[in-house]
Amino acid sequence: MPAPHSPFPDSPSLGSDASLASGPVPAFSPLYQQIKGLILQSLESGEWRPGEAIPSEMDLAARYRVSQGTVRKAIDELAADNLVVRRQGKGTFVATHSEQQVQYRFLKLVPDEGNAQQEGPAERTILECKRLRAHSDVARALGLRSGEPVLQVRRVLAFSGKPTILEDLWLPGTPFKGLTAERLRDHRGATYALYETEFGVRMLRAEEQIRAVLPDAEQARLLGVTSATPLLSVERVALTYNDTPMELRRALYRTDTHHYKNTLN
Amino acid sequence: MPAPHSPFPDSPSLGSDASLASGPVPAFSPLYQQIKGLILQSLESGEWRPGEAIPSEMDLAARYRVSQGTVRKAIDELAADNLVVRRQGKGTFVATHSEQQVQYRFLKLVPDEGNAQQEGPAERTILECKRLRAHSDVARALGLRSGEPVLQVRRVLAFSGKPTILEDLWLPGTPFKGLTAERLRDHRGATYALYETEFGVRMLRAEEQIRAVLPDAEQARLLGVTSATPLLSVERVALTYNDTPMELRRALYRTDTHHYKNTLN
DNA sequence: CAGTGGTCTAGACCACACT
DNA sequence: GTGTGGTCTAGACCACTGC
Repeated sequence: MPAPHSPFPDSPSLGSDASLASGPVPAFSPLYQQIKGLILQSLESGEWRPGEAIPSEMDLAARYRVSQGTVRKAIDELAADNLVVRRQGKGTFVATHSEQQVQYRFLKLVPDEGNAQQEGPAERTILECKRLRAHSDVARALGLRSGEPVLQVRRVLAFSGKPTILEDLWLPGTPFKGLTAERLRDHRGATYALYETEFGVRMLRAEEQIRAVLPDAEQARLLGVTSATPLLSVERVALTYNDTPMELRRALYRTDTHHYKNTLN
Repeated sequence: MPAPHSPFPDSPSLGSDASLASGPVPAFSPLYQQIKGLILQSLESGEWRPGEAIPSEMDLAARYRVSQGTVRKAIDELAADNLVVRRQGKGTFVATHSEQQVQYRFLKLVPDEGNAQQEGPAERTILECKRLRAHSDVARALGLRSGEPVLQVRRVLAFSGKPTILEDLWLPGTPFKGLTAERLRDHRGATYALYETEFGVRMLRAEEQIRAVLPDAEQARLLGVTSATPLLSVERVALTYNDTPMELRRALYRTDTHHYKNTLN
């Protein structure tokens, strides 16, 4: 039982860091949370790439000088957050958007009848892909200053030949330097998988705000509906490590053959 | 180490019940899952009422003849499912809708500015409350047969005096016998709390299907908008134990000052 | 077979709430 | 202080995967 609450008894790097001396908060943090933080750092730094296995629980326990049970609890939370995936008998793997199973992890629009599998993949048409300077609302959502360079993409997703989603994407210019309409067009699979493999940006979480709206004339034309057709407006901010926003997405969903499905717990 | 994988070594009531002999599936179920099932049964049977404390981990461990750690893992899952709430130093309590904190656990509509707390509680107006026979669509959603008695309630929720939600509720007639407009009107707090205290029906989970629609003339009038105003159509099925549907709710949300907020993980 | 994650146990100690 | 949940450990064994 060496060093409770500190994986490095000989080193001052960790421990119950209540040295801020700012209030009555003891800032107690359990050991497994500290281990979780260390593993998180390794994930963020790219020590293990998406799809790869991370070291076994025993190895990590040895590395951090804690028991396997403590590492287990840390990994349990990372798995609950969908940052890693456990596979019994094989190991624990860095989660990725490049898998058939979780292809559309963040897309909650499903067909009214049947399921997304039988419907097949969306047919994508990129309409626009241009570099511009962020307006204030886009800048705020992405945590940038107004005028900083951003990439804007407009595209239509169709299911069974029927245009169903019209979306505009805004990406911060710097991390996504080199993204072109061609690369988007040629890429198979989820867009977030492309971000991962080509730009090293892992999307971990997203926040959506949903409203009902009427499309303007151009939006209606692109979706093949009249401007009197009510549509779902879905504004999504996708976040990477440290809840840093890395994509703003404003989409219009047709809901005549599909619906947005949500489960409340 | 008595009786691994069976809390009752002397009784045949539990154990690895692979006696179905239907396929190559061994139907192995870990001990803590079996304990979870037993606790679930006690919750469902009402052995402990909403808001009350369940026995301590040590007591439950003694009752089921397993270690505290196994009970802990079972309760951990129940807490993750929001069936119970853990409070350090006090105990573990049966979750309830009758709490200020989780007052609107299933309502994802939030004001565009500020938060639901400063906005204050919704002002409810019951427009209708009548007994009728289930149409096929309502019957299907509630797991009833067409023609079985159901209760229908129509009401408007207003925030800061502004009508924002128009909803129709359908409830199976038998479990909710005795529900009247008066009881609904007089009740303070969440409607699901009333179901809990007055009818012993605990809502654990819900599934929502969201679309964009235009209201008909009456719906528009009740919400104080024109029939050209797009609205969010939210159809919710609320489920109790064993995923039994106990309420169907069809609501229209105004999204000019509010939005439906969702977090994706 | 060895290696991985998954389960179960027993015991010690910590943090928190109430009395 | 007593009792509760929360953390940490060490060791044993089980279930699954792939060599």
